Amino acid sequence: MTASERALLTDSVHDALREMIFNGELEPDSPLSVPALAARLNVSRTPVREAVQQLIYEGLASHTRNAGARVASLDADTLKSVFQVREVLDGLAAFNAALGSDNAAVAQMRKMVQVQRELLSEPPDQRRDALLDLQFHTLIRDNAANRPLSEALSRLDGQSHLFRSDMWVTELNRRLAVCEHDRIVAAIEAGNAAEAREAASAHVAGIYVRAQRL
Amino acid sequence: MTASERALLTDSVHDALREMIFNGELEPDSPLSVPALAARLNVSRTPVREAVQQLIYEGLASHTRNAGARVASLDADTLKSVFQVREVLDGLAAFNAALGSDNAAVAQMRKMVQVQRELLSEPPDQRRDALLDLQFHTLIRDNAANRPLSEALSRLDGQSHLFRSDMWVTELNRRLAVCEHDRIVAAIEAGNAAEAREAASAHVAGIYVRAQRL
DNA sequence: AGAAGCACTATTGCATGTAATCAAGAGAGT
DNA sequence: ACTCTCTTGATTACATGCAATAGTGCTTCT
Repeated sequence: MTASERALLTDSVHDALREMIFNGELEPDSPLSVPALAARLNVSRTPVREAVQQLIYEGLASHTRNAGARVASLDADTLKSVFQVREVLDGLAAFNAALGSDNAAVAQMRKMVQVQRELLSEPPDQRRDALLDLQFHTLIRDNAANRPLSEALSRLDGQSHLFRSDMWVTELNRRLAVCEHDRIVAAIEAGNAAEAREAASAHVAGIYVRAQRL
Repeated sequence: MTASERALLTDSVHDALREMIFNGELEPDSPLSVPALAARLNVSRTPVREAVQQLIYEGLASHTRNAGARVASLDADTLKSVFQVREVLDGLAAFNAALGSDNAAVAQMRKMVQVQRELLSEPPDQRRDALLDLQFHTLIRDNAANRPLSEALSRLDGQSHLFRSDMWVTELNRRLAVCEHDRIVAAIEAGNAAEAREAASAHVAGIYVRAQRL
C-alpha cells in the first residue's frame, strides 16, 4: 500500500470549479481570478492555477494573455460545432458499445433509462435531469473500450452542459430523450452496431434541433 | 499595440518539447524530469511543469502520481483506438471542408499534394514526409470551420505521429498516400461532401491497415 | 460635457523554497 | 543466492515572492 491515497489538491480544486460552473455558481464569462479562488478555497495559488489550466484545456474556460481566464460561454456557432462532433463520436461510441457490452453493462443501461422513465411523472428538475443524461452517455462511452474516444467525448459533454436552458426540461424533450435512449439500449442489447450508431447520432442531432427552438 | 508580443515561456517550452518528441530526441517512455528539463532549457521549473502538463493533456505524455511524467508510448490497442476515432473525425473534417472551402484553400491543397507527388522521385525522408502529411491533414481540418473538431483532431494527429516506423516511408505507401490525398482534394474541389468524407475515412483506414503489416 | 492622460490596484507569468514521497541500490540476515 | 530493510538521492506537489502588465477610476485639459 502506497500510504497516501489522498487526492491531489489540484484535482480537488478542479472538481470544485467544475461543480461551481455546472451549478451556475460561476456563470459563463465570470472571471476566474486565481488569487480570489485560492482565498475562497483555502489553498495556495498553485493548485488553483493548474486547475484553471485544466478547465481551459477542457474547453470550460478561455484565456487571454495577461488577462486571466473566464468561464467559457458557448456562442451559437460553437454549440453547433460541438454537437456536430458529438453526433459522430456518440455514434461511434454506441457502435463500439454494441459490439463490446456485457450483460451487466446492458442491465445498468436499462436501469438508468428506467429511472428516467419513472421520473417523467415527477416535476422536472433541470440539474437532476441533466446529470442523469450525462451519466447515461458516460456509461455508453465507457463501454466503447476506446480511451481516446472517451476523453474527446468527455470534453464535448462538458461543453454541452455549459449550455443550460429551460429547453432541457420541457415535457416533450424529456419524453423524447427517454424514447431515444431506449432505442439506443435496445440496439446495444441486440448487438446491432449499425443501428446503435444510427440511434445515438439521431439522438444527439435531436437534442440539438430541439435546443434550437429554445 | 500591446507592447509585449513576446511568446509565453510556457508555450516556447511546450513547442520545444513537442519538437524533441517528434524528433526522436525524446523517445517514448523517456522520463520527463522537470528539474532536468528546466536546466537543459535554461528556464525555471514552473514553465516546464506547465508545458509537461499540456503534453499530458495532449496525450503525448503520461503521468503517475509522485512519479513524474514520461513520453507516451502507444500500445497496439491505443493506436487502433486513435485511428478509429480519426477515421470518423477526418471524415467529418473533409465533409465540412467540401462545403466550406474557397478557391484559395483548394489551390493550396492541390499544391501540397503536388509537392508530395514530386518528392516521390526522391529518396524517402521520414521526418519530411511525416511533416508534409501532417500539414496536409491540418490544412483540411482548418477549412472545416469547426474549432472543437480541429482541437480533437490535433491531439489525435499528435498521438499518431508518436508512432513512427519505417512503414511510413515505403514506396508503396508514399504512392498510395498521394493517390488518396488526390481523391480527397478532388472531392472537396467538386463540393461533393459525401465523397470527401468517404475518401478521407478510407485514407485514414488505409494508413492504419498498412501500418499493421509493419 | 467629453476626451486624454495618469496614477493605482489587482493579477498574471515566472522563479524559487520546502516538506513529503518515491525509486533505487547497499547492506544485513537467512 | 535470495529477500528484506534501510538509507540515499532525486522529484513531486504545493507555497510563496516578485517584477511586469492590463484594466480602473480619477484628474485635468479642451
